Amino acid sequence: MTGAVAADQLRSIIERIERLEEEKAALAEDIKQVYAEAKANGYDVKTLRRVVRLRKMDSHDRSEQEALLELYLEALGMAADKAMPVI
Amino acid sequence: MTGAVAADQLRSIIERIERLEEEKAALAEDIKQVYAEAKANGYDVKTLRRVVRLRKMDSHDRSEQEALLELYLEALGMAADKAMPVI
Amino acid sequence: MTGAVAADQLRSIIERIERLEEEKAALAEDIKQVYAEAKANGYDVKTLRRVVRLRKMDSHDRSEQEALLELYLEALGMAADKAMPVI
Amino acid sequence: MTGAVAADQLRSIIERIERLEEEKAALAEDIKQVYAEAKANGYDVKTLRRVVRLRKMDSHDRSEQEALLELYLEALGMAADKAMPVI
DNA sequence: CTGCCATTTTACCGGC
DNA sequence: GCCGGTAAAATGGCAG
Repeated sequence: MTGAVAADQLRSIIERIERLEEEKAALAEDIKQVYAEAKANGYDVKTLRRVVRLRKMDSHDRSEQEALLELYLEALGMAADKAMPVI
Repeated sequence: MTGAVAADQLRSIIERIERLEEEKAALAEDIKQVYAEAKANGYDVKTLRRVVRLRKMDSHDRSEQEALLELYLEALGMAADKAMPVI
Repeated sequence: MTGAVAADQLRSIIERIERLEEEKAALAEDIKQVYAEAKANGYDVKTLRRVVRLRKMDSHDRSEQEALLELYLEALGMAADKAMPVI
Repeated sequence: MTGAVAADQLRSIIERIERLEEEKAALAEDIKQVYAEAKANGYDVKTLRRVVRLRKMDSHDRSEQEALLELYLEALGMAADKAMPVI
């Protein structure tokens, strides 16, 4: 691997990554747009995000997290309030 | 307000702010330490953070958030899973 | 938006977001592949990541110094007058 | 840590965190006061914030360029040899 | 498995 | 009082 060859290869790697990251950033921008549009239609963005997250998470994980939270709250003498969602 | 006087005043303002922000950053660091120590003692940091947040939030807010989430989930035909805490 | 949520509209929003996030995840996967390939060619992945990060920062804060001077002038309520030693 | 949580220890952790967060919030309040006072003296708050931010960034990425060059050399798997045009 | 880094989410603050 | 954008916090992911 001579210096010149390595430099070309390095440049290629960096540029491929930067290209892909640009595309990724563009998609992130699109997603923001969808949320903004939803907000304009009266939806609550924070809750929408929670919905998306919940759909991604399986119910097993949810139950585990919730059980642990209840354990801590009980130890603190705080009633496990019904209005305490995992996400 | 001559230039020189204003410059002195500006410098003073900036420096006061930077000083306060340093102190604030130090406290943030302390908090991180406490969490790290708790983790070393076997606590789940993520859940601890949720507990702190819940204690800060009044139950009115919690209920509102939870009601909205359930509304969305029902609209999507997703059962309101018990294991879905607000935070 | 109280009462009934327009289920179809909500579902459409959620699905658009999920679709975009899938595409984004695919790109993230591609990026990982490039790094993995680079690693196979003997590059140090951590260093490559730092290079990418620095290049991004670098393109952001080009000519930061001059910007800062102008900001001082603005903060002093002065037009940017070149012949004036401010700070 | 399954089963019973040491309630006293847990409570101690939570309270330490809450105490530190109170102090942090107090500092945030102080900072706001300084900005408010500056504003009363005719300064533009937004610009002041930008000054503070730029000064922070600036102190971070001093000599970023040189760091980047060294990183390229590392990425190429070369010792930092001054007499070598890399990229 | 642990720590770090990046991303993502939340909260804040000033302006309108 | 909302909205936009900016900073802080939190979560997740990846490498070692």
